Amino acid sequence: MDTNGAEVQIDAVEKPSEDLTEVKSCVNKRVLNKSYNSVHLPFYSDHVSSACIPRHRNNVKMGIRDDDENSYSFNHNVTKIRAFRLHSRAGYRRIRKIFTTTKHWKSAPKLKDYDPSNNTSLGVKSFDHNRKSIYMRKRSQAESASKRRKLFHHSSKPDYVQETSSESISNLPKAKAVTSSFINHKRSFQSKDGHVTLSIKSFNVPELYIEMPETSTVGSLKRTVMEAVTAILGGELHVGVLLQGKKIRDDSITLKQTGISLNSDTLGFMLEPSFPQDSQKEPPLLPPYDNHEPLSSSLASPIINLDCSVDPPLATSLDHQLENNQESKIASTEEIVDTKAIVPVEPLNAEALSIVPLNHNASKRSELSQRRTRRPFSVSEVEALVEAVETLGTGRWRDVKNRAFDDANHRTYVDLKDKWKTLVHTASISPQQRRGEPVPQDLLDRVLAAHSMWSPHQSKPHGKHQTEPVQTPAFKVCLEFER
DNA sequence: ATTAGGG
DNA sequence: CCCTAAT
Repeated sequence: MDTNGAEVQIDAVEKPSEDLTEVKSCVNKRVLNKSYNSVHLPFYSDHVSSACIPRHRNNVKMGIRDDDENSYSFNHNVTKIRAFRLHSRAGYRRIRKIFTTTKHWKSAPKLKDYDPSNNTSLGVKSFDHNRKSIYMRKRSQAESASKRRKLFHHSSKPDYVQETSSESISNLPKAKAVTSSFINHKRSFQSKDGHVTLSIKSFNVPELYIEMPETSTVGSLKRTVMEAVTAILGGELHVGVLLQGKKIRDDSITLKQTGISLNSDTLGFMLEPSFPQDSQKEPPLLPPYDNHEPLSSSLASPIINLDCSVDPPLATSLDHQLENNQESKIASTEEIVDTKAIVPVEPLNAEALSIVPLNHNASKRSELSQRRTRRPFSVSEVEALVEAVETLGTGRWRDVKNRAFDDANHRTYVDLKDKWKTLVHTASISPQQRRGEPVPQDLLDRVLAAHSMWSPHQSKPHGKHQTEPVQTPAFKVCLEFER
């Protein structure tokens, strides 16, 4: 292990009888079954204020680890505080900060001597080389973030952070360690006697959005971040295996068959939440991984570089119930940065202490913003929506929102309106053309029924549903003509 | 802040 | 989902 020693090695026997399940299981055991209970921030003071988190601090680092020094932990490397501003509202000033994080799994020891004064340049490097690609895009969408976020607050509860737990030690990882972990050290794991060693370089945590009162203490900030992270990693997570950017769903095929044993540097893992409720089958498809840029380098070595990424906390089908983590608005990213097998171009020009690196052209229209992570509506959500629309109509989305999605912070009335639009469309096309988790036909029937029912010409905004289920698009047309 | 629609 | 003109 080098300084970054942030690797989780996984051995998997490559026998014909073996299948991916074992690999997934290994990852689960080695990585997922950890309970993190503390967050460390390199803040000097325990009183949060804008002054404590200077704007130029693009490289604040956080470390999250569990109590077992020997177990794995990961470091949160806040590579960039994307936005940090204060604004008044409802009598108190809130601090709004958005930052991106990159997490790295690493062996716990040596998280001691952290020197906040030497982390800047290093962090900047890592940032530049690992997030650049995705940043451009993020920035372009920054504008609307703030506007969007406001909506989140609409029907949510107070944003104060509860002061509960305590601990707040400060063992920060060495900046160097964090930085170097970004570098993709190709290791020569020999593929001996049917065994293949996989090295997971790191898992990236999607972007987190945390909002809390300016008067919050660092302690509460830590807890909030902790909650945000555990919300993503804490629940039931499953491991997904990606090869060439494509998800391998068949757990029965052997590693050899998939080519994992070969020098497949395009192999990747992803953490995905489980979907207890709905999804009887496949979890409501996760965001497409189009972010897997084709790897250029053709390092032909028996090494297998794993590019692991954490999926957004698709609370999706968990519906409203799982939306408890509202305190810390988690709006993760769908695009997971790839610390990929791409050989990092070592920064020649040691921009060293470049305090505010990505500025120029970037700052222009930058700021926050990140297209919201896609949260496909679950069947139950659709049902709730239909139910509400049936009684409220198609022009009172705010009411619909309050009625059926009051606790779903990620569903704005605009979302509901849009969803209804797509539902109407979905119900109007053949089942073969529909995508995503199939919506029960009876629900679609109700959609069309409600749609026509609340159609402008339809005189009385009657109450309950009562229109006979529409069976086909043709029928709908009939109704239209029928008027 | 909401609606209503196009992108 | 996002972006916005119009309320």
